[in-house]
Amino acid sequence: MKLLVKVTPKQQKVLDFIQDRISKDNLPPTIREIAAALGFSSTGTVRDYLNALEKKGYLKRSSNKSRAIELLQGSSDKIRLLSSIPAGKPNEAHEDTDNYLDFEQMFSKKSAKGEVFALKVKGDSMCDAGIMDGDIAIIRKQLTADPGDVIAALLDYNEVTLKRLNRKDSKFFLEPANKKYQPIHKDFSILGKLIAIVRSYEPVRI
Amino acid sequence: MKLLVKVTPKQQKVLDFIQDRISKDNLPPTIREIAAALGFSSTGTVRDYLNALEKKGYLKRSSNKSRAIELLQGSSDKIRLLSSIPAGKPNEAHEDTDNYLDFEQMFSKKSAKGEVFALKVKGDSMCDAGIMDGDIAIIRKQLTADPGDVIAALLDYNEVTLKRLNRKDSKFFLEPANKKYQPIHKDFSILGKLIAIVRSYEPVRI
DNA sequence: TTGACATCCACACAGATGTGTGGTATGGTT
DNA sequence: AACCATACCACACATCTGTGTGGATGTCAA
Repeated sequence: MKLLVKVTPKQQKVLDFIQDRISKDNLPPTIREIAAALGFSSTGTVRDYLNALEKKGYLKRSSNKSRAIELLQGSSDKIRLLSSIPAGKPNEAHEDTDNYLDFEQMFSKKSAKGEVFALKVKGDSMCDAGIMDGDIAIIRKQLTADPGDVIAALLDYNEVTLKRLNRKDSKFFLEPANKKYQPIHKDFSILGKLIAIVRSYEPVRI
Repeated sequence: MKLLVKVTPKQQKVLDFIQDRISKDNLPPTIREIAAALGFSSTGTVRDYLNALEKKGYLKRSSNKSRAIELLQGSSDKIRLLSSIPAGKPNEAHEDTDNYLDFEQMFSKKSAKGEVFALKVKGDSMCDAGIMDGDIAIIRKQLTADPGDVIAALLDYNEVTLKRLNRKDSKFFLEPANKKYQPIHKDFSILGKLIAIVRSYEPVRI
């Protein structure tokens, strides 16, 4: 496990400012912007801080490129994905070859082909497929889907539901994943295809 | 619904390059970097493109700031969370007050108290709780938990399992969410608490 | 005491950078 | 024909920007 050298309180302030700027403007600050914000009258001071923070592994810089400050480690959005359950003591498993979860990669509109939106699941009609009341369904907009896909469907032009697409004799219908509910043979249109489920067990402001 | 003016193929190329650069380097390109990458010999050409794209609503720029190109709409990392199912036609619902899913906010180490890691779920022992084989369990490291919490537990110091924590007569034990399996009364230690489940229905490189 | 490190400063300089001015050419709409 | 958007170009200019040089002060461990 790579241990990070501790930062001093003043270095932390610099780090915090950079982080704020990136998350607020989507743009790292220039050296002079940092100096102005933190009350330094010399660019050399900021450079000393950036060098110290880079040496300690908190950020990465590129030479001769404006705003080329990339935050690492403690500010990473990536979460370590440890070995499977069960598969040995996970907090000691393969530190070198660790994989990381990258939610940007997984769900961002950037990587997804087509537009993506999310729906909050109401009810238990899909609970046998592991889709529970309150789950967030990530849907990619598309007008067609294959039998077997879980889709967001529009019924009667005013009700949206999440069901599995099925077909019988060249006729498509919607099938719940809960024996308590009956298949839906009404007309519907496809809004999109389920690409992921996200469930939070802690109160998050959504 | 705010409709976007269509971009021309060449404008799309510029947009794609900027998007690539941002997702690859975490840093928008300069005007001259765009020119070099797309084979333009004049900075004025790039400026014309940026002006056109800004006018059409695909990006935002700040005056006299290097690399100040912010992509809008199709490039946001945030996913729109539409109104619940069922709750009316979702693609027309409350455009102004839309909520957004922010995975950084939800799962990042930044916002979470304590360290977070992820485990891939094996088996169906928790399927009645909507936790299926192959799901990604997001776990926050902690050494204690309350009865009712789903926890990652370490058995015999070499096997990790996801179960619900329960107690009977001041004795803690692990309870599966599947009648096929029996409660586990062996000794165990708590690795962390389940804070979220993420399931992908599409092949993602993990 | 010597050295490493942290925390500041002033100033200079080359090159990067956004912007402005003024073109040319093409194609479609009115 | 007039007009507009698209798609390029060259060149100039003020300022922004990272970097280099050369300091100063204080702390703390060796």
